Amino acid sequence: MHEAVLAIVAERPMAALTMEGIAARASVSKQTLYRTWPSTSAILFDALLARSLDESGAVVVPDSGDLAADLRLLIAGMVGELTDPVHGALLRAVTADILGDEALAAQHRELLLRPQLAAIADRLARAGVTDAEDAAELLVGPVLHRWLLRTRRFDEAWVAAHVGRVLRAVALA
Amino acid sequence: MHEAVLAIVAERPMAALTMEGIAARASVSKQTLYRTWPSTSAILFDALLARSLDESGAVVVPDSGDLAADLRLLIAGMVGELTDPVHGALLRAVTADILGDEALAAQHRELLLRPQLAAIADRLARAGVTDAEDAAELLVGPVLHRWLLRTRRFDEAWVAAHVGRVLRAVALA
Amino acid sequence: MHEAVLAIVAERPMAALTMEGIAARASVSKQTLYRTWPSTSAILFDALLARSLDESGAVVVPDSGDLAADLRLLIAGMVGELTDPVHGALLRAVTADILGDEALAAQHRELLLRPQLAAIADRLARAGVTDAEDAAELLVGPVLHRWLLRTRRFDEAWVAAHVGRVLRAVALA
Amino acid sequence: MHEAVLAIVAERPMAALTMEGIAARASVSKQTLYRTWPSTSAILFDALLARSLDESGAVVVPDSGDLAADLRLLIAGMVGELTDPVHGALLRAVTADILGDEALAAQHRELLLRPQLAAIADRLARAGVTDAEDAAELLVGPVLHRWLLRTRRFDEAWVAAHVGRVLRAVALA
DNA sequence: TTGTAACCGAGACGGTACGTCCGGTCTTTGT
DNA sequence: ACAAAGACCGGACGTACCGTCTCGGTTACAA
Repeated sequence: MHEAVLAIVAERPMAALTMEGIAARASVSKQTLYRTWPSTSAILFDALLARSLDESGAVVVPDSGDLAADLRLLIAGMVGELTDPVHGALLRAVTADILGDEALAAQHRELLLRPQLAAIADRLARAGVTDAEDAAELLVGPVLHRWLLRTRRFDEAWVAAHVGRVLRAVALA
Repeated sequence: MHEAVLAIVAERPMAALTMEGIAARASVSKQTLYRTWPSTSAILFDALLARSLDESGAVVVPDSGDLAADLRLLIAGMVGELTDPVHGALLRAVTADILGDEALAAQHRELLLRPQLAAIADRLARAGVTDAEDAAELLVGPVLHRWLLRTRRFDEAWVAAHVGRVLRAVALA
Repeated sequence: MHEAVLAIVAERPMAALTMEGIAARASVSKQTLYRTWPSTSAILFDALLARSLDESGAVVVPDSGDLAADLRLLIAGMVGELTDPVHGALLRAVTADILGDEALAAQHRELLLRPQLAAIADRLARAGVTDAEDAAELLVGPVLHRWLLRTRRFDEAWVAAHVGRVLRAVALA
Repeated sequence: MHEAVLAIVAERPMAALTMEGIAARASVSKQTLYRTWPSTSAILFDALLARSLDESGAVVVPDSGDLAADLRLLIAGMVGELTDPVHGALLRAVTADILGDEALAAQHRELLLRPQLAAIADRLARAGVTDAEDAAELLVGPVLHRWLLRTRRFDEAWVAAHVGRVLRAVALA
């Protein structure tokens, strides 16, 4: 199922993700889909969840002792995921769905976003940052902004500079 | 037309914004819509554009000399727009559309986002900030993050703290 | 379905027979109609076919031994059908469609017209008429003419006179 | 205008005759059409009328003294018109319209059909036929039947045999 | 071994919206 | 002034999916 969803999301415009299409692609009857998921959004989110809980799909927060280096690695990892054709498309699709479905948004928040942000905040707190949650937001927010609105491409220099700014903001540089 | 779109967006789930519905609400034939716009996304964006170019709908960057105060005002203004029931819903709908339509994303970028960010960057540059564009992103990104992903509510204290962090990041505090 | 078609044809102008209308009247979705028939013409013809294959709707050729009497009965039966408000309207509608659709015309010819004419020709041949097919045409043609072009009303006297003329034409009176 | 109508009728399926199409083909605005005719049927009938009143388009009843020969010529002329690609298509289209529009049918009857039948009846009466109108119907009906229902092609032998039968029917052969 | 479930694919069904076309009416524009 | 150009509302066109439903045909466990 997830495979079918990923394939469609990766190779066709978002509006082409339909129950009918997924069922056809997965050689499954529509009823089988509806038995498990109420909507394409739900399948989509499930696929993202599976991929993220999988060891290979998760972005982990490194902890080497060198905070700046760790954050650069973390952000580089995120950027890698966001720019990956398949995972990027998947994330974009889920994000779009979230905007119009508060229930889905809540799930996404609790199961994916909050743990992710908590892990980052934790790493920052361990390095002595106060207001670690706000700091985590300061770190991640601009990445989301640049990716979502496609204002500019990511590059290594920007990642380093961004991490530098964030560390200065929390008075650790 | 815009009025009809705003009404529907404000009071019904996003999926209920259809060409048929807009036509009915605006007492207009479908063909009249299709003559001007190819999709609901286009009408939606047009409505946002109209509202933003209108003097009353735009967020302007204040310039009183006191940078911190100005940024707090600016962010408070943004937050006000984002949390306004009508405008917020409109922005959410357009943002969702942008995620699945690169052409629309480009328009949004050029006509709304870039000028907005440029204005902010300009204000920062005038205060002596280098890398003003990145700084603008640092300022706006976390706001987008919090709004889009609905992680936490906005409040005045956070706005002030956030502006403080950004100013520290650009070494002006 | 047939019932809905008959009702519409009987009580409204021919142009008002639409897929949309039939679907509504039959409390059926448009797709259900399109799954079975490609056009209103096809449904119409199907309704006529059903009615004609039904024992109650068919005009049978009587065979009592008295040819003149039999033909008078036959023509009277035809006239009865053609002047019946419902069946007449149905026939008129199908005839109009036939004029613009050769495929439909062929079906009509093979399934309804030819058997009908063959039965008449058979009756005539049994009475010793040569060129029975042409004679059948001579019998039926003027009825069609008078009905289709609405030149004059039918009455019993005309039927008798007409049959007399036809029998004289084939040299049996 | 008539030219445009004839062209469309001759080269495209009947359903393709639209006000919009005629206007385009004749390089005329729709309003100009509506100023003169209320429907495509009306234009169509007008075109037929013009062509029939024109000396070249009318079928005249010959009167050489030899009734059989005259009728054979008359029927052959009719058959020629009915099988002509352009005029035949025009007649077919008008006939279809007549079936669904009593007002149009009345016009057709008064302006074209009745004079035509009267002329034939007149010729027959002059030759001593009683019930000349019914005889005219007997002559013309089977031609209509064969043409309209496309049962069989016309040929010279049939024309001669048919005329023979009709003359026998009216007791003149 | 033979029921007897549970589950599945296939796909019909009543719906809603799609994007297009045409019917008529009315307004604007140019000659 | 009059006609072309074409905007406009209404509504049918034929198509795609929606979510629900019944239908047979398996597996797989129980009697």
